[in-house]
Amino acid sequence: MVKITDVARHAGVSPSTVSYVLSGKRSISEETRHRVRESIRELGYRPHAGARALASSRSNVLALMIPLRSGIAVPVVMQFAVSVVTAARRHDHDVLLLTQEEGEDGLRRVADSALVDALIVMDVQMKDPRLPLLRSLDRPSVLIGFPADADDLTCIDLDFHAAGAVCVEHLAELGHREIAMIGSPPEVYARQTGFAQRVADGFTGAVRAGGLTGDVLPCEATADAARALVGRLLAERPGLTGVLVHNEPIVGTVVRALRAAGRRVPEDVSVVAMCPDEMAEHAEPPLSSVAIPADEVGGRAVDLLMSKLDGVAVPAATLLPPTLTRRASTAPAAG
Amino acid sequence: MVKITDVARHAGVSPSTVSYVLSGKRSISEETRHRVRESIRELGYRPHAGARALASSRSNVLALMIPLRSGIAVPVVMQFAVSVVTAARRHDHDVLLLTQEEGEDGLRRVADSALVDALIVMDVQMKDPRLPLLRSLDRPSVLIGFPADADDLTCIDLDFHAAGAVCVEHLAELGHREIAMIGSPPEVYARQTGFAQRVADGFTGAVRAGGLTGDVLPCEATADAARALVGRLLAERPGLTGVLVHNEPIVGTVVRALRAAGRRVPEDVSVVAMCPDEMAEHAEPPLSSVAIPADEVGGRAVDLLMSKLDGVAVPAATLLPPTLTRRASTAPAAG
DNA sequence: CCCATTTGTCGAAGCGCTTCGATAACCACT
DNA sequence: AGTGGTTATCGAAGCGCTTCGACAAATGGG
Repeated sequence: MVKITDVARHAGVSPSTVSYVLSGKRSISEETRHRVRESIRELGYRPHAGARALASSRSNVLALMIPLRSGIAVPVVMQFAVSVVTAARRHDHDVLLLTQEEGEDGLRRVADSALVDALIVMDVQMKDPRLPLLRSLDRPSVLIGFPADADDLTCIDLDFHAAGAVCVEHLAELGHREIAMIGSPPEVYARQTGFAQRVADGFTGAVRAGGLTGDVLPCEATADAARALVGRLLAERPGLTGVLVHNEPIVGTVVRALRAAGRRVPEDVSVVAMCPDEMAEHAEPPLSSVAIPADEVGGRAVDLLMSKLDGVAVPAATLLPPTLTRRASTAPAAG
Repeated sequence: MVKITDVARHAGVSPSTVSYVLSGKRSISEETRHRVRESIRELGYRPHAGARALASSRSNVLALMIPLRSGIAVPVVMQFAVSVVTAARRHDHDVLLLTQEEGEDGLRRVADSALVDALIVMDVQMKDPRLPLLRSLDRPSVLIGFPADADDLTCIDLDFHAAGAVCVEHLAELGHREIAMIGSPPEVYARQTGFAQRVADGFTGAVRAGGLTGDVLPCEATADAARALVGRLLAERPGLTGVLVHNEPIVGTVVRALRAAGRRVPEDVSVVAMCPDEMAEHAEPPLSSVAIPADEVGGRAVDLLMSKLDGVAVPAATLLPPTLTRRASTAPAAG
């Protein structure tokens, strides 16, 4: 394995000079810099990550803790993970993957052993047991999601409250007066996963503000449950003409159940979904939807972390505005 | 940050003794060991990962490169990742996440910088550009998937050939004589992604061996394409009574298209799928299926890597036998 | 009871890098 | 010519751990 002294000898400089060429922390003459770079290339030199971490107390690795629980849509998690990795690489960092299962001990382990410089935590609960730990850690962290008490913590997420409201407003603009929201499974609300509740609140608030009628119905993520709920809904609310679905796995089923019940989509009932764009595009009909901008959230989370590592102050809360994409599942209310 | 000398002082021993207590590489008296452990606990000592890596030339980190391409089912990838992380933790290792996008350079980077001790690569193509690199690296690796030329490489995967055959045999046992396989999108075959081709080969071989008729039809992963294909299939092959679907996103659509065309499932047409169990269970009707045992593959991949790191020889190829789970989508052929 | 092991512990070297003075050379003003 | 300030480079210390050889004490076989 070729090391920094080999490069130094080959280039006729001292090891420290090579180090400074690499880090740019001191000025090096154009000529020397070039010569050192050539030597690095020729010898195929790669700094030893451990040695570097030891000497600089920077590992250039971020930890990402991902959820693996029911009610969390897997493709969305994956999208986050990929966007975090991609963004981290842009900043010359790598990503260590932790599962929620590892919990607080896992976070403490990688932080205290200096395996990672900073942490990103997904799927934050309202009262998340990891919060005290993250506060006490001497390394920066960013939460994807908002807990009840976010003091001293940096959080980022889609503005779910606004997202719920935007969907209602879209339906209201189209003239729908009687609507409903088919939500996530009951356990997701019970767990106080912030985002689910926030969508519901946004929905309810906008319904009230717009003088509409409509309420929130949690639903298990199974086809049976979805069909049953749609059946009940249509029976109890004959005047219903708009539905918001916030439950990825069953969006397709809901539309099909509406059709099976003789309601055309979008002619009789407009449907708007909160789900990944890809899913909305491939549905039949393509669904008007608000997507979670996973790429942007992941990228921004990394940017925030980098700023914190550089000692730059960052906003405590970042809420990304929702974007509703109109597709073929929503239309003006009849009459 | 408390370090090994602090622990040593606290326990009244030398730093090397603390190190040996931690690693178990030399015998330490019961009493000393206990005392040292107590000190570690009291002081909350965590060895510095970088220092450890530098001194021992072991980082205790594995690299996992995941695919992010069309035609690869995201939930399956996620399952692999989680199982690899979980298995790695059992061996006291962590996992660094790389995306396919990083390619050979990414692998070389983390390997040469000693950031990781070993590598796991997913979604291996028949002629994968990463193979020469992996062969030349001085660190062990395991491929999830089988390339055309696997010499000198350690591979593991579900036995897709057998999986295709098992599905045919299941249908044959039920008395079906005229069957078809709805496969992955054309580009997946074009890319020579081994597993897709192997399922098709296993299917074809078993069809021939069983004296059945049946062929393989690639299909885009969209509802439209699936419906069109089912329509064509039923028109051209009126005697068709069995279908194997190897294309996760459209399994549901295929069943619905069959029903829409007046064929009951399973009474008129039996359907068997290759997809995650969860998907098969939640389908309507629950589908007889062969799942990719992602947990086992991931776990075994890590075990193989650990053996290689310990200098223990391992089999070059590990093929896991497929398991077909009978559910409600297959039934004996009428008559 | 002596020599040969084995067992338990220590000290020191060294892993490969970064970083902190120090120094020398150069420049631009007085 | 002397002062002060850059710019470019070097040498040495040190990051926190593992590991190797040395050694003292305990053990056992003849």
